[in-house]
Amino acid sequence: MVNIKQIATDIGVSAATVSNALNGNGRVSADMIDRIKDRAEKLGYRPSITARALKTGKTGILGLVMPDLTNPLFPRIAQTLSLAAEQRGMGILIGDSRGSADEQSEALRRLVDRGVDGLLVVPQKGTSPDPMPVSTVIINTASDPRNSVSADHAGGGALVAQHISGLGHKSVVILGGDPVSEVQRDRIVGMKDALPADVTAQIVWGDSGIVGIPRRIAQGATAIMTTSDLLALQVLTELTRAEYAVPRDVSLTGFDDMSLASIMHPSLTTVAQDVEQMAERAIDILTLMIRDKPVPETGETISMRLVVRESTSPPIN
Amino acid sequence: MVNIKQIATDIGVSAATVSNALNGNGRVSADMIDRIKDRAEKLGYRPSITARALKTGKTGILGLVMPDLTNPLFPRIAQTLSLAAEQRGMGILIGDSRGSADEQSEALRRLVDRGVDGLLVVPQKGTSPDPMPVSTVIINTASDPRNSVSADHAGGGALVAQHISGLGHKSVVILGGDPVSEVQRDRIVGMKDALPADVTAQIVWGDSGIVGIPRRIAQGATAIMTTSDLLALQVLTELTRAEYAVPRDVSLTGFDDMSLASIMHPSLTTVAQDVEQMAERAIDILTLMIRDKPVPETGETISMRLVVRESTSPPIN
DNA sequence: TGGTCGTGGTTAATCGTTAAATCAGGGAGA
DNA sequence: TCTCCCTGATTTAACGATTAACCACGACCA
Repeated sequence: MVNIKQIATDIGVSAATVSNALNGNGRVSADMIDRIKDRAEKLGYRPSITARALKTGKTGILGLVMPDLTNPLFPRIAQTLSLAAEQRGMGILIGDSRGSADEQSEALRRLVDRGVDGLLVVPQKGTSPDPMPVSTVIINTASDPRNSVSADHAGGGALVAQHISGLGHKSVVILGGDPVSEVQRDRIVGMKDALPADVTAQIVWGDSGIVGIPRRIAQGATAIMTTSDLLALQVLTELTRAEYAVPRDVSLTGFDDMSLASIMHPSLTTVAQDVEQMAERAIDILTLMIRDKPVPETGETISMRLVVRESTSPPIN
Repeated sequence: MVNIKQIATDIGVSAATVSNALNGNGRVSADMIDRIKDRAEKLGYRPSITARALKTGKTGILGLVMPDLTNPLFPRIAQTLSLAAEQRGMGILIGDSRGSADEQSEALRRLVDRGVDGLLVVPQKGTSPDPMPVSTVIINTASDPRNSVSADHAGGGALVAQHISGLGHKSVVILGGDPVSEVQRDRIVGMKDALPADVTAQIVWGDSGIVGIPRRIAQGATAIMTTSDLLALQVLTELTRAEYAVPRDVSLTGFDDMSLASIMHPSLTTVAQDVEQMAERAIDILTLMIRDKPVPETGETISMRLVVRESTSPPIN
């Protein structure tokens, strides 16, 4: 490996001058800068990030902790985050909080031990990670407004509710997967609040909610809004079994715009998160914090986007 | 941050002794080791990984490059890999080759610049990453037998074919998504070769293959084997539309055991990769390489596992 | 008694880079 | 001519750990 010293002796100057020339610090004559950069190029010099990190105390690495990488949303976050980080010359070290809040703390601690400059955390459902000695940005929980970037789940709920009521539906079922999830509660609140007064809504949860759906349709419900595409898929099979057709007999919506939403039949009207924007903002805020620049007082919320497909239509009656 | 020197002066001993005591090197008396460890514990000492890395040349970080993090299989690999790495005291820095082979090389170079001790690469379809100056393990392409860990796609195909023929099916359709994918070709070859001579098989590809399926059933096919769960889902909706019931009229199988496989109705008989084992083996081999230990000559193939669910049954006739 | 050996440490160098402090030398102003 | 300042570079000291080489001291054996 070629180091700064080789370039220095090669050209006949001190190592400090080479460092200054390469980083634009100190006072180096323009033509010396050229000569040094040329030589560095020729030798294929790559600075030792490790040595730099030791000296400066900054590793240029961000830690990313996610609750469960198998959730299809997270890879997209990770991907965008990694691109955004690369563009800023940073790397991303991953950690997995794998279920428990304890493991989440463990993962965070490990990353801190490795000297990350900052942390990006998608917290475990219902937990708020304990404060760490480095800058931290929380992603995707609506709860804590500070240092957080979140999709506007309630707003997304409102979008889909307006779509459904705009189509003329008067009796709808809202289906959530797990009331523990704050995200899902936010989505449901958004749906509920955006429905006009003349629309009746029933909120149901989980598996029992799913199996009860055909009955509620028999009782007059014409649309089902769910908090996730996977739930919608389950509902769809339940409806098919009960011989209800979508969207003819009943409209159905999902959430998240997972890949299956466009593949299933009928394709699913759903709500997409602008994951790219979220990731960008998260990294932006984090880099600001790392540099001790002022950050926006309140957390950022990124608006969601309604994706209308085949599974929704006006009610028949 | 408390460093080794503080512990040293605290106890009244040299920094070297502290280092030796903590790492079990050199000659330190048993009770001195105790005192030093105690003190380190009390002070909450965490060694600077950066400093250690500079001195030893080993960062304890592995680079992971994947073609497209949105593929639902990869997060599972990443997750398991990250766990396996953690258990060995290593971290995982991610890179995304995002479509092109050029970006793949870029990502690899960046990781090498950051001083990773080794690389784990899930190569872009059809590319083989150019050699890097650190140990590298290739994951999940069947092509290159050296330094690679791969699922036994052909074996998985055989499993599902044996299952189907064992149920008594005599005329089957094999559906692939994209003939470019070596993985899918391997799976299909496995299926075909494992079918007894008295079973007739038709191989079809892509969307045109899907829409043609009802016709082939009318002509007598009683089972459909696909190379991915997503394909199976598309086939299922196509069958439902044509008023064929699964598994009553026709058996259906997927591949990969994605989350939707157990959620869809009927739940899908499919083939699961033992991702955990793949990740473990990949890391094992990589750590061997890093330590200059001998590694198995030939690449490892990890056997797949048949997951029988509701979508398959004996044919009616 | 002198040489050898084992034990339990210490010293000092080193990894590659950065940054503060210092220095040489020429030009300008008084 | 003396002083002051500016430019362009050099010295030197870190950052925190590891490690090879060295050293003091007592015990043991011949």
